[in-house]
Amino acid sequence: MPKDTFFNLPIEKRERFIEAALDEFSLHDYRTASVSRIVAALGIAKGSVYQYFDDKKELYRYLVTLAAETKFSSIDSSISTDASDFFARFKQVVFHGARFDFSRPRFANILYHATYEPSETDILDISAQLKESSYRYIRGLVDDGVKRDDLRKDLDVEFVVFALYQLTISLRDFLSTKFAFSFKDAVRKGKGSPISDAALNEVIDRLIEFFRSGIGKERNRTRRGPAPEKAAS
Amino acid sequence: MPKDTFFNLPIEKRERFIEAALDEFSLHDYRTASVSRIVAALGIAKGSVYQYFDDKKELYRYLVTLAAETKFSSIDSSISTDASDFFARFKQVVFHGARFDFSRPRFANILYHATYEPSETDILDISAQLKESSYRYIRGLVDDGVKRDDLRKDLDVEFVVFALYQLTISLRDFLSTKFAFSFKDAVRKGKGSPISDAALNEVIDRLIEFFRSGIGKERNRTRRGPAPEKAAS
Amino acid sequence: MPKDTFFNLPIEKRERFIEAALDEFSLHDYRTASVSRIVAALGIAKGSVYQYFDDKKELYRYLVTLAAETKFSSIDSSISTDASDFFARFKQVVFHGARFDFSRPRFANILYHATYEPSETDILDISAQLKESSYRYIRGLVDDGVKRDDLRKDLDVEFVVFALYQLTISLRDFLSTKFAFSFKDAVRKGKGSPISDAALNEVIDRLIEFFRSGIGKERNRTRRGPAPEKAAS
Amino acid sequence: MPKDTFFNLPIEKRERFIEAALDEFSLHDYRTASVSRIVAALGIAKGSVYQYFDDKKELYRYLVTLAAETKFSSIDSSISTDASDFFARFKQVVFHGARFDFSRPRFANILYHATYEPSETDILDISAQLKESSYRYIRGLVDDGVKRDDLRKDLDVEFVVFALYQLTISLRDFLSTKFAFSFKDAVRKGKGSPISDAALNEVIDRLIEFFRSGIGKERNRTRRGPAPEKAAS
DNA sequence: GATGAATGAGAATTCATTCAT
DNA sequence: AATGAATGAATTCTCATTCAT
Repeated sequence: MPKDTFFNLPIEKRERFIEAALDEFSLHDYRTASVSRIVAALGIAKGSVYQYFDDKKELYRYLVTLAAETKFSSIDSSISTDASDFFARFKQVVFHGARFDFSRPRFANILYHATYEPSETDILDISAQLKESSYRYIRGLVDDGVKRDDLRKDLDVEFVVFALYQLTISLRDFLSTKFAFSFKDAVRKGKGSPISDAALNEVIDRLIEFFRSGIGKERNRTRRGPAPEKAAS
Repeated sequence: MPKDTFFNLPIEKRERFIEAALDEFSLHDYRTASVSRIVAALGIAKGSVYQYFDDKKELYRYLVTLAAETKFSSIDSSISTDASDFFARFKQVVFHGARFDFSRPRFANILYHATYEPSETDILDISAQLKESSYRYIRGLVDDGVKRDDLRKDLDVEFVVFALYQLTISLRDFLSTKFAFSFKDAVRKGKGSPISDAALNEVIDRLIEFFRSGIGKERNRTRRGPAPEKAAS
Repeated sequence: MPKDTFFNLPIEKRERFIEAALDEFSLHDYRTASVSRIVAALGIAKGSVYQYFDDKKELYRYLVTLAAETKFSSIDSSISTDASDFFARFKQVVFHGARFDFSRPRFANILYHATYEPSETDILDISAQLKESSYRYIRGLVDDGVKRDDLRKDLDVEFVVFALYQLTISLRDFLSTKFAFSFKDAVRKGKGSPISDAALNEVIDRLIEFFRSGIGKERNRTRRGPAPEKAAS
Repeated sequence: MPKDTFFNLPIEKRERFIEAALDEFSLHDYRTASVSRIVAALGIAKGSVYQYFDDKKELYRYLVTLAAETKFSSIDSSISTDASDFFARFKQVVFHGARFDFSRPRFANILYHATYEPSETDILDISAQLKESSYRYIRGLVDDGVKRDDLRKDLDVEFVVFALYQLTISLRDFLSTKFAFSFKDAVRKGKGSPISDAALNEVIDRLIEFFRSGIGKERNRTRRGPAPEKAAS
């Protein structure tokens, strides 16, 4: 997605550029992000950006991809693969995903933006691509969980993937609120208020427990009969 | 949020204006929505908009509020209050919420946009306001569920509200994908492909069942001991 | 092609705008002409241009159309319709066309540009439209000439129209060279060196005579014998 | 016009360069032609162009000159010098000129562009230079025709040269329209739809006849006999 | 209360040319 | 002789908002 020019750049220069671009796109969404601001911050010529990338969209695509790959591989390299069951593994994924978000708020923000820009018609493909890879990742875990017999047999996998995806993604909002952690501030100031593993664990335990058992009273568990009839009038 | 002049308008005129504004803001997000297009569609002067509202933002706030209120009261008037338990009631809320979205796609889209525009710094308060009222609505149901003893005792209500909110909100995406229902097309063409009550019910049953019991194997249900210990190293 | 806004403008203002636009587009071809220069010359905001016209192309179309219509009607109102035969009439057309060009060099230049911009793909339609109307004008004269029996019977009308069109159009070049009349200078300085009716007449007589009788020796006219054999090898 | 470095280039390399430059300048006029595209197509460095030529303009000048010289010598080598009279010779020139255009559309286009770019102030001299050499060529023929007594005595040679030049040059347009031959397509696809000698001859006969005798009624002029039949085989 | 022309900062993008390597 | 990254002025176009009428 970048042109050769970009990869031919001295590493130091390339990284300065990436930093500046991350700053911009993590503080503003695609539309609002400004190429002009990036070059102003870097003190380089506007034309240079277009030596590196075909257009703003390709630059954005690069950053989103970079963020996604970095996050996935960060998670992958952090989880211990010997986790006993599906829930233990998923917990690790969520935990290290959250840790990643807190420690790399610029990446986190970019992924957040890319996830929630459904109206920007001209970057639909980037959002879709990101969602697709997230789904794939989760579906892999779920399929595995089904095989290991950790999950119920009667699940609609598609629905489960959706539910896990949405809650995992939006956990960021919950944490942000609960711990008064501002991702924007974290980007601007370089560092946000640290959140202890214990505190984080507690929240994620709750999430996992929600996934595992829901919120209904346990006695209700004996589901018989044709399920909740006529919700509609 | 509107000025007095707006309410002094002949009803017919006011409604025409609202229609046009809904059209615009349901097809485009806040940034992309264009005041110019609205007045062009209406054939009125641009200045008029500023006679009615202080600025674009106030107009947006008005529409979001209108959409939220209309949706809440539509749901409220549709559910039968004698619903047996929490899940039955919540199911009705979700069901009629979805029905509302399908039948009033412009309102649905505006709420969707308002929910997912976290980067537009200058409308943060509108998004927050909307989220707040949605949370309040759901918290009311949950509190009630707790009182009625339909829910576990050990729940973190704040977390539960968050989880219900996120999944309920994003159900739209799942339904949209599953039934190939394009909200944008629905706005443009006036009507989307209808989805049967049965099909909708099936999906929502799954959601409710997920809420109630999660996805873990039932035998695991006997949770004793110290629960999932330290995911993080 | 202009928007309503443009016609609602106070005449004086509108005319100032047209003047400035004519200046720009008569001194530069479509690509090279600059909207920025126009507004700079006028001291108005850049946005104003786009209140008047959808885009640069529409502005150009307006100017070309204006130039063509002005020229045609100037010619039409100048020729005496009782001209005896085709050649006398055509001569008047050419004469008044040339007079128009000299006295309205900006219009002349714009028409010149529009005629010879065959590579600018995005304004092909404007050029084509202009050519079409010129052809129609000339074809009308030729058809009339045929009816009046002023022209040979065996003519290929399409070819004749083409030949008359090309020579008439490009007469400008000949005159410009012969009389050292620089159209660009005429635009810039407001006025070019005047050319007497007599001098102009002399040239146009030659053109008309060329149309009427060609350049071949009269005796040759009795062409018998083998005529021009094998041009191609 | 090229620098020495250009001629020091291995022939093969030089020719590849010329080919690519011809492609670009035959598809776009001077302004629109892009040095960047040329080097991209060749896979060479942008700086190389400036090792070979001082600037874009000199490159253009080279190509125009090359095209003109190639065309003139192609025509010269094709015409049989023993042609009986002026018209027969001129016909051959036009015929082989047209054949050249059809078979070398890139050259044709470049000459066309160079002929009709009167507004690009900074390449005026190139256009002028081309026009000058074309005029010289035609004037040679006309002078000869006068000497051979094929033409009227009272001609204004300057005017005649102009008229012959303009119609000869613009014949391309007439042929292009009449035979639906797109020069751009011919460049892009390598070959255009072929036009038979017979068809071409017919048009050129008409042109020559127009030159010889004009379009006026014969009564002034004792022509009998069966018009110019089949000049070319 | 309505009008709608004017504003002007801001956006993305292009491209011939240079020059240090 | 070749490279190719850097330049930066220039381009068209957008749009919420204002304000005199």
